[in-house]
Amino acid sequence: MNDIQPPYIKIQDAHCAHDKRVSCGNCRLNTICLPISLHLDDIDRLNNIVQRGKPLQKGEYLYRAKDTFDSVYAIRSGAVKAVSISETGNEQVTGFYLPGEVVGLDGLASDIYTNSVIALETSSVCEIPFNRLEELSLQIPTLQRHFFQLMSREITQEQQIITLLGKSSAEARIASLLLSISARNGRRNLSTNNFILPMSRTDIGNFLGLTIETVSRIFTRLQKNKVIAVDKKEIVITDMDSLQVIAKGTD
Amino acid sequence: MNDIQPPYIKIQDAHCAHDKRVSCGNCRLNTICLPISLHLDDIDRLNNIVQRGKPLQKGEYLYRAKDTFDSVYAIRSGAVKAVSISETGNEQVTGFYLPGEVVGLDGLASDIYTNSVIALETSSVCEIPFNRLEELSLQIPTLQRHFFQLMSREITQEQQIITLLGKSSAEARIASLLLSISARNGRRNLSTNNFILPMSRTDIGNFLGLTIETVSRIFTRLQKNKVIAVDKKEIVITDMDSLQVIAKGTD
DNA sequence: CGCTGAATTGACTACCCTCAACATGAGTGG
DNA sequence: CCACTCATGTTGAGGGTAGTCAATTCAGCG
Repeated sequence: MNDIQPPYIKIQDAHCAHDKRVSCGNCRLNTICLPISLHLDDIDRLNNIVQRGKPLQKGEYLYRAKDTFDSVYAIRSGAVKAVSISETGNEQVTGFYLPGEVVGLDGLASDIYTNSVIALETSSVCEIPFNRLEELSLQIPTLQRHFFQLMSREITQEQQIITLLGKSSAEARIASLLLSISARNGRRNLSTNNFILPMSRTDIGNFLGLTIETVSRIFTRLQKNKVIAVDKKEIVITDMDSLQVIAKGTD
Repeated sequence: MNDIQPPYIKIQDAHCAHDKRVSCGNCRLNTICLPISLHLDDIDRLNNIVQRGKPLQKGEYLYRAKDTFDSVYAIRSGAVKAVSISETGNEQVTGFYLPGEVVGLDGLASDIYTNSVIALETSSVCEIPFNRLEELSLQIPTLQRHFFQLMSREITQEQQIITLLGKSSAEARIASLLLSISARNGRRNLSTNNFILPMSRTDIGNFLGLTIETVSRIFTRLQKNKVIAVDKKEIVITDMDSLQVIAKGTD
């Protein structure tokens, strides 16, 4: 129970989450964003190329679509969303990224980012210049392997989102999103039943292909059915089993 | 006009598309699936690790979800679909892959494939053993770079699918799929207006999150509106501009 | 020739979107 | 302290799009 935060204490308020002086070697998140298998010396070499800037404030851009690509970023605290803007100007949220997760992998393909990344709350990130990472990957085979795996994981996760959007029910989509956030909190040793949503209803709706009204209605319905308790952005999962059944769909 | 096939002649029936003796150096598709920037010697080294087996028949599996990962595959002729199966047994088509495109990148993340890949018609593939590719990438920096880019392209394409599924209209989804296939045919110097759909209506519906009936209705509606002409699997785009407007959505 | 699977078309229904009104809370300035 | 605005979220009523169920057509094939 030592580092599980009650949900009303924001994660990023924990004492050292924004501390620039954290190194990869002693970062709490290194089992998530780093290869566990890296040799200690190699972790140091990676740590040396990582740049840690000042935290982003809510609403600030980490980078914008069409910016020239030069770095990937590991989220260290807070939360961000990735947004792609279609030719018609419509925004589409393509993903939410929590601490330990990496954004910017979309930029490699054509040397410019295809998404914009925006902070949902005060967030700090580790910038990893890609050409440095690329050089290092040639020298450290396990780092190359790890980076391949990181990108592959992004691919499989996006395929899960495609599967999610393919299935019809709005209730199932919301349930899946809640379970996803719950599981990702679990990986960071935070409560899986009890957390603060970092994103707005609008962002949730945009991400899941639903309107804000539908999102709101589903939340109240799930609450009526005693599956979750909602208080603004605070979520308590009161019936995990039911939520999983709903996420899988009733067909 | 020399290698553009009329649409009623199936692509894979072209004289040498299934020929095992094609090498990476003289393959028509190498500008798509290979780094154009590779040195000739390096292309040879890559060619030496590529394995070309006998063609897959329609319905045959290239690999199955949960098989151990050891190779990625470039499609040389024909077409395949990637399918992920959820815990409830529901199938979800996560993508269609045409000649020059690469499948299997989902397998790196956890050493097993997360999708199954199934031939939609007679198809031949180039198998690229991943550990050999990995070694070679350490020796040829531009190959490492290319492979990173290949994975990044997969990520951005899947984000486009997420955007597609996020927007509401069924008509827009179908229009986008047609335009996608059209553009990919264009890259291979095939007709962009005039092609055979390799997949069934069921697959299209599954991929786009629509029922087969809706897919059918949209096709007939687009035909009534003189945007396309449909004859079973043969598509003729008669009004490309309108199709693009529909794909972007009328909002 | 009948069988099977794929596709089309129609009638009806349900879910979600649209439009609208209202509630809540944060921030600002009087 | 209150009034005001603005952004965000909730709730309600009604309509439209796509799903469901069902019948029919069509092509391929033993």
